[in-house]
Amino acid sequence: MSHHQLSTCGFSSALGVIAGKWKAAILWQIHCRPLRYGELRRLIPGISEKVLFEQLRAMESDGLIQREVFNEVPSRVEYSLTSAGASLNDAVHTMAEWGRKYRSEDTAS
Amino acid sequence: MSHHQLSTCGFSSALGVIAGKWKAAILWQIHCRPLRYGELRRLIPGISEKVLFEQLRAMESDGLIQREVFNEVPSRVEYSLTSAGASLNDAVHTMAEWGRKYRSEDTAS
DNA sequence: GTAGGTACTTACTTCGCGGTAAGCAAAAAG
DNA sequence: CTTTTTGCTTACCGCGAAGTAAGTACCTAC
Repeated sequence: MSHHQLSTCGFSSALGVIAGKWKAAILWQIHCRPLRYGELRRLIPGISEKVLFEQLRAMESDGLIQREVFNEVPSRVEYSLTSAGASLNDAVHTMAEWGRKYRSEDTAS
Repeated sequence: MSHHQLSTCGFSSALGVIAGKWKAAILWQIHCRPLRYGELRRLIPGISEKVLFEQLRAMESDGLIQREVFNEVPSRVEYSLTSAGASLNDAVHTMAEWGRKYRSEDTAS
C-alpha cells in the first residue's frame, strides 16, 4: 500500500502544476526558445491576458519557468524554462504520445 | 507551427481522460488487479460514492477500463484496465516520477 | 421484523477555474 | 494633446467539477 499512495501523490504534484487549460501550451511554446509576454499571447490563440498572466506567475512560483526583466526602452520581459520545466515538458510529451495513439484515432474531437 | 499544436492537442486528449481529481488514483488501484466498486471505495479514502461512480463511467466510456458484471448471489462487478488504460498508467507513471523528483523535495504540501 | 452488505443513483449546494472587460503605467509616434 | 505598444492587474460573472446527503433495489444474517 505504501508505494501505491506515493505514486499517485507524485502524479498529483505533477497535475497540480500542469493541469490548467493552458499550461501545457505555454510550456510547449517556451521550450522552443525564451518568449515574451506578447509573443506568448500571439502564439497561443484564445488565451486571455488575465489567464496568461495568472498561469505564468503560477508556473514561475512552481519553478517551471524563469522570468527575466531587461531594462530596455520598451519594457522587455522574457520567460524561459528551468531544468524542472524542461523535464516536465518531456513527461508531458509521453502523455501526448499516448493521446495521439489512443485518442486521435477513435475520438475526433 | 504544425506539430506544435499537435503535441499539445495529444496532451489535451490525455488530460481530458485523466485530469479529474481522482481518476489517476482509480487507474493506479485497478492496474494492480481487477477491483470491485466497494474495494475501490475502501482503497481510495475520501472519494464519495457519487464521484467514484461518475469517474468509473467516464473512464469506461473513454476506453480506459472495463466493467464486468458477474451473475452471483450478492451482485458482483469488477473493473479492470483495458490496454489503453494500462498504457496510460505507464504515461502517468512518467509524470509521477517527475513529481517525486522535482516536487516532493522543495514543496512539502 | 431490523440491521448490514453490494452497487449504484439522484438532488442539491459549493467552490474554484476560466472568460469578459476594463484600468494602469511608462514610453514612443503622430 | 491622442493613439499605440508593452506588460501587466483588477473586478465581476458563469459554468462545471466535486462535495454532501439521501434514496433505491436486492440479498443475507439474526
